[in-house]
This record gives sequence, structure tokens and C-alpha cells, in this order.
Amino acid sequence: MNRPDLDPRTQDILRQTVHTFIAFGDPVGSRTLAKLNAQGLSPATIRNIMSDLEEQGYLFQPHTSAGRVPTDKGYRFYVSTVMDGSGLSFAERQMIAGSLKQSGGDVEGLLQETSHLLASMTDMVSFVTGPNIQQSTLKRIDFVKLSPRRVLVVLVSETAQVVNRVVELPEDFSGDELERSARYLNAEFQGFTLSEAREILLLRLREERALYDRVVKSALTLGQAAFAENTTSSDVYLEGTSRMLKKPEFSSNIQRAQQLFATLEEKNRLLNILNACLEGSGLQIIIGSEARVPDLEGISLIAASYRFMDRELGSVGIMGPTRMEYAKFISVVDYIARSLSDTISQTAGRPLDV
Amino acid sequence: MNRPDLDPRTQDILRQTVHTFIAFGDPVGSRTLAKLNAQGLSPATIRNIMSDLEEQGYLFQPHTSAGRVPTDKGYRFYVSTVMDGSGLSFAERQMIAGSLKQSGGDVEGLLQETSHLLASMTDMVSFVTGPNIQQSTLKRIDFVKLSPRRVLVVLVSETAQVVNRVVELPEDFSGDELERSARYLNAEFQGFTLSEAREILLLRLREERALYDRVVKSALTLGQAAFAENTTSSDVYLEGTSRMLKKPEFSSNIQRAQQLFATLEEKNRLLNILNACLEGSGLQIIIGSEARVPDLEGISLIAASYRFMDRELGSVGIMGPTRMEYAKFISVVDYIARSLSDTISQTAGRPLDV
DNA sequence: CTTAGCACTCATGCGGCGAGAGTGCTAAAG
DNA sequence: CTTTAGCACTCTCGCCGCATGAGTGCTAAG
Repeated sequence: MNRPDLDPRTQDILRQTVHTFIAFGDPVGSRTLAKLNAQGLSPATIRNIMSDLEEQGYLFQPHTSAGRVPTDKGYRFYVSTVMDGSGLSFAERQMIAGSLKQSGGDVEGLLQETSHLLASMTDMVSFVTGPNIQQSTLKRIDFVKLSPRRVLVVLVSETAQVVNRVVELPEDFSGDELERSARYLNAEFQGFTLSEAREILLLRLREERALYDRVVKSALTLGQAAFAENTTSSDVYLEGTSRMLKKPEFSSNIQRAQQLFATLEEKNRLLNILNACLEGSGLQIIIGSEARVPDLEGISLIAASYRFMDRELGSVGIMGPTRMEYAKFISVVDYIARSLSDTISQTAGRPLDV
Repeated sequence: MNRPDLDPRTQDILRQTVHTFIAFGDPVGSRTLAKLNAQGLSPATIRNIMSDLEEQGYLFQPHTSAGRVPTDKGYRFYVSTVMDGSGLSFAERQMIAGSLKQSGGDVEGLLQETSHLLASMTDMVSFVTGPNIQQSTLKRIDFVKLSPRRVLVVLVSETAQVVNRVVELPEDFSGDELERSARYLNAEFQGFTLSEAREILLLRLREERALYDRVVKSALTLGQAAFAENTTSSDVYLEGTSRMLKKPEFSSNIQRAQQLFATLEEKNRLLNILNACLEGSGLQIIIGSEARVPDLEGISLIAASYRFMDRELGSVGIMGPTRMEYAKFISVVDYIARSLSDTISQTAGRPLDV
């Protein structure tokens, strides 16, 4: 990139332009900036600088006689320099910790509460992606017979998440067989992730082609069905979508709002988008077009992953118009992600005390 | 009500007014109606009739020189007379049956698919309220120990629904105790609804105040926690909310849209509203202000209950602007509710074949 | 009772106009 | 060479007035 490294004063102007645009929402002009600017530059000077910044793609003029508005590149610059993370007040931290702590012991409730917190603290759309079941470690498996060939599989993960699905079996199983199989699978695979379990299972099925033990055989058959890859877990906790209609960016452009809402409604597609965007770990900020997804034009994401026992479980974050209070929200997302990780390890923790 | 029983011709005019307003969305005038009207009345005559209808509260003029628009009372009349239920085409019926059949065996998936069907066939917001867990019959209960005093309770209902919650216990329980208790509770309460189970449990606890049997005692304690009344099940399947933004009623009035969306987002409140509105059983149509809930101003509901083994499980339905194609949608909702009931009894059926 | 005719009302869309904001350029000042 | 003041220019936005057209209510005739 031909970034001729902006000189400090120019950087200052850019920063302030973005900052005041975020604060007020209308294009900011040289005069406005001159008033705010401590260095006491005249509007004319600032105009020249802004003109340069426009040439370099940091700013953009909606029309000739309007002020300037940041481009995505401008926002990116702003975020990368202002990201000092103004931090949260003590009261805010306390509130976050408190809300998470008291939201009961089950992960689902916790994630929902997290989503709620994020939305209410930022007034944006919040999202929390649930742990990927395939990567969860198994704590318990159970079978409930529905009809001779239809069985309800109930999986409980280390983090007390419960997944259930109905599987169609190739042959009849008696209630007794189911129970034995469950016992066997519990004994063998507790502590493994589902995908690990699946692999081991496949190996064994191949090895012991001539299965003498009837119990083992049915257990393996059932296990295969239970750990199947298509065990979907498209759970995303969303909150605050309705808030977007209050944002001028959307209330003046219903088309856009409609499109966004449609995307948010398709949970599966949304999850794909989020996963694609948030491939790296740690705190991520994606500004407008940086995500190569047309659905997210004009929208920024701030996300962070949460973890348990050094394993990444999922992401929490917010999304909203590119014009948002990055400095503040980055702190919020970051802190909430950390708190969530802590809370999970505190409640779901003590992994082997059965 | 002082309804001076409209004479047939007047009824005709009213019906047609509502009908064409539903079709086109703009206030309908006497001239338009004269053209459509088979009886060949002149605009002037129609004007007189419409004027009468306005006096009686069936129609309403947005402003002096506009056509007429139905009031809620007008819609109500329309619905009550046109409700012959034009019925669905063979292809439509087939599609409904097919979609439901192939949507897998678990109730949750089924309800979601139902919601999807409703939304896509009507282009409105669809809702499906899940079975009230308290009224579900128990098929299986399981305990998973998380820590000495925290236990995950997994309940499976006759309809293969799974509910889980974490309970905090007053004293420690060993893994063995949990297992015994589960066995006991399964033996005792299978086939009862949760609320029945709770009552019986309370009775026993009172009767056998001096509990000699340690197993029974811990089982009852655990059962009490498991069947507690606050076992929430605020599951509503919503779909198609984003479609509302395409409706002129909302895209021209974002305030309203915002309010509606906020209501839809608060699942708990929404569930309360729905329950309050849909107290009766069978097919229900609620038009705008008839629901005494300010959140639903300008919105109509068409809902029907679905059932399993003569027990009402929940409701399915749609909601959208009062201006909607009642005749068509009533058929859709009605037929889908029936199909859903059928599908549930077919898949979850055969209640005691464990 | 129905209908034709007519005056009246009112929302809507369009063109023009002035105000205001902000720019770019030029020339002078530091 | 950089900064600044001055000035002409551009463009949006809101407002006004006007013409238009749809639709009504009323009246009088069929």
C-alpha cells in the first residue's frame, strides 16, 4: 500500500474528523474542526489537509458543498490509533460481572445474558455464537427410545450444554440394548470431543470388522449415528436488532434495513458469515467492506472470542453501522468476552469432579 | 351492539370495499367500486351507501377527498362473511404435507419448519408457540452431576422435546444417589404431566414426613427441584419479521415498525401477549384493536391451535398489518395447524411402545 | 330511490427561490 | 514555503405557491 505515512498533524485532523463524525453523524467541515482543534489552525489550512486526506482515500465528500465523512479506510486508521481502549468505569465492570454471575448455571442462559448485556450497553445488535458442538467434550450420552427404530440422542457436554437429535436406525434396538450401549459409550468416550469420538469410533468399526461382541457392536452403531457430523448447532444468540431501526443510517434507508434484517434472520447464513469473518482469534474489528460480504456493507463488527480451558468456544460481539463508538465498544466487547470466559470456567469448571 | 343489520346490497358494497382495499392498498373510492361492481350502480349511489357505512363505523376516510378504508369493525365484518375459506389448491396442500413430513423427527425441528412454511406462504410474520412444558407428559428424566451441589436435569417429554436446566441443591448428592433417584422418578412419574408430577410429589413429601427410605427421600428432593414451576419454556418460533419492512404500512412509518420489532424481540412478553389473545381454542382471528394490547395496534393475528392426543399443545399463526388477505391466510393457517397435529401424532405417536 | 352535474376539499408533485454551509482558488502575509 | 484571509461558486435543503386530480357531498332532475 502506498501509504506515505501521514505526518502527525494530518493524522490529528483525520482522527478528529472521524471522531466528530462518529459523535454527531453529519459530515464535518473545516470550520467545525477549526473550532474544536486545539492547535488553532485556520479553516483554510484544515481544508487543505482534508483535501489531501480525500485524495488518499481516508475521507469522502457526499457532495461538493458538504463536509467530509470517513471512508472505511478512514475508520480503519482511526480504530488502529485510538484503540488505546479508554476502558470501562468501575461501575460498568461491576455491572458486567454481576449480571453474568447471577444468570444461573447453564451455559445457554449465560450466553443469552451475555448477548443481552452487549446489546444494552452498546445499543447495537449483539451476537454470541454458541460453542461448536463438534469440538465440545462429551460428558454424558443418553438414548431415549421413541419407536423401534427411532431414538432420541441426548448429549451433554462438559460445559453443561445439552444437544439432542432424533436418529433413524437401520435396525431395531431393544430398550435394554440402548441402555447398555449408552453405558459403554459413556465409559469409552467421556472426555473426548465429539469429533475425536467419531474418529475413534470409525477406526474401531474398521478394525474389528468381525464384531463378536453384540453389545459393542450395537454401541458402535448407535455411537456412529449419535456423533454424526451433521449434528447441527447453529445457535446464535442475537439481540437488539430492533435497535437498528433507530439508527439514522437505517431509518432513512429502509431497503438497507430490510436487507440486514433478512440476513440476521437466516441464522445459518449469519453463522457462516460470522465464522468467515472471525477466523482469527482474539479481538477482531471488521469495518464495512473489509468483510467481503455484500450483506455487511456499511456495517462494522467488533468481536472477541471466549474460551474455556484454552479452547476457543465461540465469539461474542456487536454489529452496527460503520459509524459507531469504536473506542468505547471495543472495551465493552473485550471486557465482556473475558468475563464470559471467566464465568464459564468458574461454573462449568472443575472438569473431573463427577 | 346496535347493528341495524345491513341490507344485502350494502353488505356487498362493504365486502367489495374491503376486498379491493386489501388487494391494492390505497383508499377506494366510489368510482373504482362502480367499475368493479357487477350490479352496475352509479358512483353516486355507491357514495351514499359508503357514507352510511362510514356513519356506522365500518369505513373511514383518511381525509376529505380520499377514498374509504376499512375500520377494524369493517374488517371484522368482512372476515365473518367471507370466511368461507376459499381453500387451498391441491399443490399447496401437497407442499405443506411434504415439507412437514420430511422435516425430521424432532418436534423442535418440526415447529421451526412449520414456522418457515407459514412465513413463506403468507409473506407475513409467523409464530409457533412450543408446547407448554408444564403440561407435557414425562417420558424420561435424567440427572447429570456438574459439581457436588449442582445438577443438570434433563427432561424428555412424550413428544420428544428435551428441556434442561441446572439446579442448585441444598445438600450434596453422590453420583450413585442421582442415578437411583432418576430410576425411581422414571418409574413413578412416567406418563404424568410435569404439573401432575409436582403435585403428587408435594403430597408425598407431606405424607411421609418421616422418611425412612434414604433413596426415596433424595429422589423426592431432586424431583421437587426438577419439576419446579419456574421451568421456563418461553420458546416461540418466529420467522419473517424482516418481511414487515416491505409492507407499506411499516416502511412508511418506521416508528411503528420499530415498536413492533421491539415487541417481537422480547420473546417473553410476546408469549404473554399471544397467550392472552389466544385464550379460546380453535381458529382465532384478532383484528387490530380487538386485542387490547397497544403493541398490536394496526396488526392482525390469525392463529390456530395444534394438538396431540386431544391435548392442546400450542398455537401456530401469522401476524401482519390489518390489511391482509384474510380469506387465503385463514385457510393456510387452518390447514397447517391440522397438518402439524397430524404429523406430531404420526411421529411422536405410539405413546407407550418403549 | 337513483343518477347526473357541479362546486368544493385536500393530498400530492413540481418548479422556483433563498438561505446556509462548505468548498476551492487566489493572493497576501508570515 | 506555509499559513491565512477573502471571495466566488456549488450544492443541499426547506419553503412556498401552484396546478392537478381524485374523491366527496349536495342538489336537482329522472
